[in-house]
Amino acid sequence: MSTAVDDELWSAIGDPTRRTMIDLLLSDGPGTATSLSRRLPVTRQAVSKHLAVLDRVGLIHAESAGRERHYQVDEAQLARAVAQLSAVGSTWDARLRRIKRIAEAIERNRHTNEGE
Amino acid sequence: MSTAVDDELWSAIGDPTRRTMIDLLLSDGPGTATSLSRRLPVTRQAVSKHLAVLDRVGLIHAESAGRERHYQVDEAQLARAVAQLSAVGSTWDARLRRIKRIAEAIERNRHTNEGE
DNA sequence: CCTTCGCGCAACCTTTAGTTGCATGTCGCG
DNA sequence: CGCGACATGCAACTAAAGGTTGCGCGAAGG
Repeated sequence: MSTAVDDELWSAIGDPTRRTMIDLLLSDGPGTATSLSRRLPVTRQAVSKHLAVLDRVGLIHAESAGRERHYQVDEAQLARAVAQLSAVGSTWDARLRRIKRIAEAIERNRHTNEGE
Repeated sequence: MSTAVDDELWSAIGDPTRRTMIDLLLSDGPGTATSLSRRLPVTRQAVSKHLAVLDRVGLIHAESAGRERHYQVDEAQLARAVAQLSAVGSTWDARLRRIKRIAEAIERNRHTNEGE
């Protein structure tokens, strides 16, 4: 049901700091570890580690420019990730609906049998 | 952008073992720490800790029956959680689309100005 | 009765998110 | 050119979380 690749994606996106970083990179465009750390409640080094994680799973990619290292969201990969997440959501949603249908069926049955 | 409640939900659902547990509870109905641990690659104690986490954020709730403790998914809460997840997904999706639009607009502008 | 089974608690290990401190490389300016 | 300022990377350390083993206790059941 959940593959190793899935788990990597989830753990990458599951972290609140990493999610906020993706938000920032999307809203403000490419950024560096230092620029991101200025808008986050953690140090530059922590941000740097998160960038490494996101880079490793392919959600962002870096580009060196002089002494700076600019990171940018890989749109295609992020879109793929979003699809994976919503897939799990809809699986659960479908199961919830199915359970509800079964419950209602049992309920109906109970009612019709009460008269005997 | 991400509230503390959101983060609790994400960290609850972000763990692969917990996600599988929810899957099992949905597909097989209510279960105990022992019954779940038989279908998972971890020990009963690990499962027990995860159940405690899921219980604390309200995604499942327990019911004592003799020496057993049956856990069950709280459908309403899970539905709410799924909604939260897909909300983040659509936010990113919307931003990706907006960026793409802006990029296209710039591209168009560049082309019209090239003749001057 | 006494064995078995399910559970919770405690101690411990490992990984990961976070910190501080330091060394290195690049930019810009006198 | 030389030097200060700044961005980065690397290393060591701490804290929290997922996982394990081991133990003790209460409920079921032969």
